Amino acid sequence: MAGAEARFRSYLAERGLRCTAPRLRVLNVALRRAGHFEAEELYEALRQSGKSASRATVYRTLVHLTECGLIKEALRSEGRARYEGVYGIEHHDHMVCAECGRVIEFCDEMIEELQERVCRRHGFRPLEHRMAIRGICRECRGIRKRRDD
Amino acid sequence: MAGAEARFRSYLAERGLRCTAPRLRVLNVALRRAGHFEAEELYEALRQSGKSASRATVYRTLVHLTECGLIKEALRSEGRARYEGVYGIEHHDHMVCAECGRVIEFCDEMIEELQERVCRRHGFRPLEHRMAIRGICRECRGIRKRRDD
DNA sequence: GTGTGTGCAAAACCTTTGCAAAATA
DNA sequence: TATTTTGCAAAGGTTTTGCACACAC
Repeated sequence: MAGAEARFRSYLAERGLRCTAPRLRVLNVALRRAGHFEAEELYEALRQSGKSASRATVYRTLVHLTECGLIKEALRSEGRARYEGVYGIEHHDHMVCAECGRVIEFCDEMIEELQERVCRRHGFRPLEHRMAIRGICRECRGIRKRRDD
Repeated sequence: MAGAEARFRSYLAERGLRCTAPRLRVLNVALRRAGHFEAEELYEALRQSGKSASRATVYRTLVHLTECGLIKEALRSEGRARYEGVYGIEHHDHMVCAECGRVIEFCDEMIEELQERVCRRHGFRPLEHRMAIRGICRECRGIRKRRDD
């Protein structure tokens, strides 16, 4: 995770932006959440740790973190934006349980290849893709089975 | 498209909801847009056609149309929700051009199959999936090539 | 007639922005 | 010291909600 901070510092330096305590705090609290998170979550986490940053700063910093590729916007399901840390993490897609909200990450080589192929067929140059499968996870299916399935 | 209205009427009847003129107007203006649309777009279209419905009614009706499967929420790009008519339309995924915004719809049987397979492998029962590939479309690549590529 | 739906305006919600004060390089 | 960044509060845009009136059943 030290590499992530280095990357952020370079990004800031390259553009003449300043490396401030609030920005680093937002970075660190974002990195600490392994999976997905929302702006408000970071704001709350910061506030509770005593060393807070204002909401405005959180939102402004998220833009920078996205721009330098340390996080990326995930698929929005509801009204608010959700992010996902991507530093040192390889590409993957998501299954989201409609019942318990659990997120399963997976990556299927063959699907990736077929995506490339379908793009070529359309003369489309892919930059990135997002795929999410909504359904019922193993655990919730188990519970359901016993009850009413 | 008459079947769609029938489906909506059944849906309403089954739940003891009433089949009102504003609701039907929202349904019809939504069906008329072949592709994707937003709430505000429907509201404006209704207003301009003289037979309007309030914004509140548009939003409330969109919930019902989604619930009875005549439209579905598409991937949000910005802050607002976008919908897509799905009545009588088979499943498909999207390529979105990062430059011109063009949306290309496609469906790859083999990808669909592999998705099922990966779900089985995780004990996950899929309900639906969304896949979007962001990239540069043929036309924009052509223009780019001549300029700077 | 009864209870639901409508429209309006106000509220709620997430996010962005303007500005004076604070902090960085 | 010269700018940039911060935090606050206010504005912005989308969506939801409360309530009196209108309407479908």
